[in-house]
Amino acid sequence: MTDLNDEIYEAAWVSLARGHQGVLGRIETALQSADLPPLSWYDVLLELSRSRETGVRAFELESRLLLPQYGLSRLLDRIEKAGYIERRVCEDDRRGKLLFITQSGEDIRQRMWPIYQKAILDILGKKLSKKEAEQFVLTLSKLRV
Amino acid sequence: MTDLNDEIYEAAWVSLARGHQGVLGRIETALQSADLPPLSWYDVLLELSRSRETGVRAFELESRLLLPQYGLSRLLDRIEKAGYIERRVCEDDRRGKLLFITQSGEDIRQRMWPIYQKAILDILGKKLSKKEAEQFVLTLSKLRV
DNA sequence: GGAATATACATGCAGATGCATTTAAATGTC
DNA sequence: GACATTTAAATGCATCTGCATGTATATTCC
Repeated sequence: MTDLNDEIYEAAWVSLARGHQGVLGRIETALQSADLPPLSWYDVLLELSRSRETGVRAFELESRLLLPQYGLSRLLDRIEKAGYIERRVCEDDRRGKLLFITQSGEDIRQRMWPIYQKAILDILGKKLSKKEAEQFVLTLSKLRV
Repeated sequence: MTDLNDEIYEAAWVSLARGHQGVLGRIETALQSADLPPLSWYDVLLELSRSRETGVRAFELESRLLLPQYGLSRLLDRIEKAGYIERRVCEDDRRGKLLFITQSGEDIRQRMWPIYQKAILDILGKKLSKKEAEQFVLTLSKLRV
């Protein structure tokens, strides 16, 4: 039989799922309305922008963004095709690729950010106090394995 | 320029996204390892199980599960094909369908639940106190429009 | 140094999703 | 009652994702 004590955790998961779904949907809609690429592109572009000097190895991105290997590979295909990143053979390990953001990649990233940020603030910033947000981050950090 | 005051909300969104991704991944893996259908099927089956007497209209499920109309329509295709639900023409409104769970649908739902529940408790229950989980639910409830 | 194994990334194929449109029935207007 | 509008659900098509496998290079162990 169901243990009533556990129901709060089930509720927590449902809240997490619905909350994520809702916020993500609103962010994607905002980007789309502004004729900008999807959020997944932003995540990649941001990482590459942060390491624009050195480049980033694909397998590093995989773990930072928690994407499956084939998923990242194809995401990179699309972003590269749009001209926002470059894949260069890694001279230290010729199996691998070093990823760099291009100037137009940096440009689009900078156009995406205000839309993305506004969506976040509209949803989270207006509804949660800073204290709540801090506690929220702390709680979620405990879920990391 | 970026307002440092807002960064906590950006962090909250990233936590929410990563947290969701992580937990969902583990639940789906658990179900898959047990040769059971994906979580989205469970959500549908649970709703239909709760209304097994009266059935549920498709458009109601849409809003309860936050699925797009075409997404639900095709999810129902798959679940119906597996024999777990039935779509009956709604006599009150012949445009619509009344959805019912079948016996084998109820069976599979009951086999999915312990796996699903165990995954939730393994991840959330072991990491969060009940107080934390309660606060977490409360915070997320504020995000609903 | 050579065979076996592991790692980095790409890709063929099937299945899922998003978007726009279609079909059918209900409702509203005159 | 005939016509336009709205609503419920399905579907064609392009894109995206997941899984399994392929290709190339690196590492390990004898």
